[in-house]
Amino acid sequence: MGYNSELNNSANTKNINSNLGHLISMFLSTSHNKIDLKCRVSIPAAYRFFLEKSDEQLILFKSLQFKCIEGTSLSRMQRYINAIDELDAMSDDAFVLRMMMADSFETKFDASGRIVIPETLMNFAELSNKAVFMGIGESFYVWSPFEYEKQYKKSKQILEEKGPPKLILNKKTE
Amino acid sequence: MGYNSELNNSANTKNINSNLGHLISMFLSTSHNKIDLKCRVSIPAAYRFFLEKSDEQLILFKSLQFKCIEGTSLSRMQRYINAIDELDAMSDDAFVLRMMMADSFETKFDASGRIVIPETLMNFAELSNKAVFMGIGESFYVWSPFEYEKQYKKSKQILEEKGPPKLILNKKTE
DNA sequence: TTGACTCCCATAAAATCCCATGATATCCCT
DNA sequence: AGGGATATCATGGGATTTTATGGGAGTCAA
Repeated sequence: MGYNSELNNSANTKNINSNLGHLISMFLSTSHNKIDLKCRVSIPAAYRFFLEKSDEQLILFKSLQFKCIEGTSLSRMQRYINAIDELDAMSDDAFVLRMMMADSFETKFDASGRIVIPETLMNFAELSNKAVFMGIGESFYVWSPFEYEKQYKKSKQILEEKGPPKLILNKKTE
Repeated sequence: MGYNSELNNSANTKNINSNLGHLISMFLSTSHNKIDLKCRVSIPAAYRFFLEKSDEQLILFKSLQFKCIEGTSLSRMQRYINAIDELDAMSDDAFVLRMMMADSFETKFDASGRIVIPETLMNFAELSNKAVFMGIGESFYVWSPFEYEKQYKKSKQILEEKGPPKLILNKKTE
């Protein structure tokens, strides 16, 4: 499938010993980073450590639901792909999903933890000079500030109207 | 005696031998601590021991119900993340839960048991220089003194008007 | 040679580590 | 049970490290 997989184990070993290294266990929290003229952005340090700790490559692809980039580990991406294979191969769903997945990129960090955002994805998410990284557990979104605001307001509105999800109120979820 | 297991080489081994260690098994009781100019607060020692004893990371996030920060263990947060995958990705619940992850922070204690409260959370809970920690079992709240007073009075009032709540204790707590 | 990409070095601001202290609380011995 | 010795907690502040970012030199392909 579409991601250009020259596996780069090279990454940067530089920061592995950082104090963050031992604690980050998923993609969490939000940060607003700058995209420079070369389309470079710093990946939030916490995200990098999560990936490095689990010895994973970072994959970027077009979100299937929103106007944003989604980032996740290679192994989780693999699960997406498997899920598509479960679908009826001739279905419209499968077709659309394949087209989206075809624009996936395996990225690699430079020495200071930045990646270059591929032009396709810059356009898709309508990014220019700011990126909002939003960790949602097993993956993260990259939004334009505008689009992020929109989503944030929407979630606040849902929360007000409908209250917290039921499972939050049930302390025991399993 | 303290459970001074060597299995905790992390963070602060310093306090591991505390006399509190053997008794704390959840987040309980209330304490008023100072937030300094660097946004540091001491996490009540009892809470720390609960986390260290169960070898857990501390997660802070915006409460979905109140104007306060909620703190809990990483594994408890992990349950919510898993829940997201179970939900319809487009559902309102999933939407709100993802936003909750985005507003979560994995924190770490310094050598004397303090954490830094992220700016986002300071603002959300309207904290300045005092924090009220309120343990509620599997998690705890961090309030501004003002907000805490408000909630405290409210609960007293409800108690007076409606009498004590009828609690049905569930035998199976697994 | 030009343009696109990568690697390398530089830096301000922010986060974190490290050491210090007063006030409590706990221990221990008589 | 008293009371000094000791340990711990919550706190302050300076020193150090890391993060995020900017920009230039080297590389490769067309």
